[in-house]
Amino acid sequence: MTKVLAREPSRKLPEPAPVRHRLRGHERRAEILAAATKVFHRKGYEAASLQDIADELGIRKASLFYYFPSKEELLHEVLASIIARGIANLRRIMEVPADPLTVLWRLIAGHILHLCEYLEETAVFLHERKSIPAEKRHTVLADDHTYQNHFVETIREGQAAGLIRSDVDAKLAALSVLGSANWTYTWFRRGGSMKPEVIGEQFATMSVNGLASEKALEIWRKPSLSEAVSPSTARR
Amino acid sequence: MTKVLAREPSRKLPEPAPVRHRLRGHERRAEILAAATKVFHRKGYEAASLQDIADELGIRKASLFYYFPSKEELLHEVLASIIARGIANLRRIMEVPADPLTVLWRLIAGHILHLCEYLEETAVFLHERKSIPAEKRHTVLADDHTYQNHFVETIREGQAAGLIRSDVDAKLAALSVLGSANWTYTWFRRGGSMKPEVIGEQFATMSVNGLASEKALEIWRKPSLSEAVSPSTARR
DNA sequence: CCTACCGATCGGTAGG
DNA sequence: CCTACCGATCGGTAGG
Repeated sequence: MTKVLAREPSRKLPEPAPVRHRLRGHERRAEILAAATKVFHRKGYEAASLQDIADELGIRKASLFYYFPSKEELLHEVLASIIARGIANLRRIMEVPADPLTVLWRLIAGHILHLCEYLEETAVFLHERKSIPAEKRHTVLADDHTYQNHFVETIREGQAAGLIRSDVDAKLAALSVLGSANWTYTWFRRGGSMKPEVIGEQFATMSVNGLASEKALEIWRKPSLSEAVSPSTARR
Repeated sequence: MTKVLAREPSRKLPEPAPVRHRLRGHERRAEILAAATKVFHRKGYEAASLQDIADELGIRKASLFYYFPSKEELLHEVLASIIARGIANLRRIMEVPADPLTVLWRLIAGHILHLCEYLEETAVFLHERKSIPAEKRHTVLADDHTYQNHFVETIREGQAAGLIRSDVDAKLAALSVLGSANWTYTWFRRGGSMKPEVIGEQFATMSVNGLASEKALEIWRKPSLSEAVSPSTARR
């Protein structure tokens, strides 16, 4: 109704209804990204077609190109968005002061809670990271490196403090810890018998026990999940 | 030369040169599977085309259908072959008697050595397992289950012997251990600075330390890589 | 957001 | 193993 008052109909618009689009466009963009995430997760990036995504939304395939220039760009935005969220999650955890072993425990548990909450996005990230071509890959891989570095540095600090065995390679240890946590995307199911909190707690404890020095094993006690890692602090 | 003596040339063969094919066919099949593994690994199953595989071999795409009925079957054989090899590897390791903690250590180290030796095959297996449609998936997933069960059972035995903490869930522990080891396929590079032996030894040690009970931490000493896990015992 | 369309490529078949 | 070919679908464009 308002649109009748807003302006007279013009025969040929040079651009499609700009005012209506500019406002709704962002919502539609978000909806398209959500649909793309879903389809990429279900079928894999390569097997997913733009037609699948359009069907998910009840629009025409060609309409997607009004919002995104290419399928690759769609993937890129999904990846860039979830890794940014992940980094923010880690930073929030590291803001709370604690000894390196406790920080590491929280990073692992927080990583897993985040993964389970954003399962589709994270699965697409971990599974399709390499499908994105060279140019756009740089920023995403740099962010990924930043993410992993938080684990490596925390492990190094643990070694400096004598809390983590000095005979392990910090990078290798981070890859082990992250691998065990990341792998969760391959088997975790929402509503299944394994609760994210249980997985996070057990995985973090196993990893920390695997790295702790003898001295640390005597004095260190595992923290509780609710401090600093609670999913409610990671609300959208 | 022998083929001139073997039979006269016939104008129109009802089937393509049967004798020559039956012998060479198995070699060609193996070559095609090797090429498919390479291409699936490089581009991913969905992005890989039969044309890519044919190009790798210098033959025509249509010729592939003389040996394999479909692209899916190609994938299926790659997957079935590597998981069978993996199970054989685990069985070989478990033949050598030892306490459950030592067996677990060897399973992990042996798993990683195997993964690094058959990197392309294993990467395709771990990355594309789900790309294979329902019918053919059953046997492969059953084998996968068998594989994982060796880890779960060994952990349960460790718990029964008081060597592994009783407060961990054996399945969850196996998923953690296997995740850390499997993840290697995403970052390991042949000829890189990380040697398979070092990765295997460190990962196995970290995982076992992460699960060992206090009692076990006092008495258990990690085995050497050469006993029972040596890659030379896993020759093709 | 739509209709209409395109060139390229896909897995696969016929027939030898 | 090859030539010749096919229907379907792909990502993407023109133009509104």
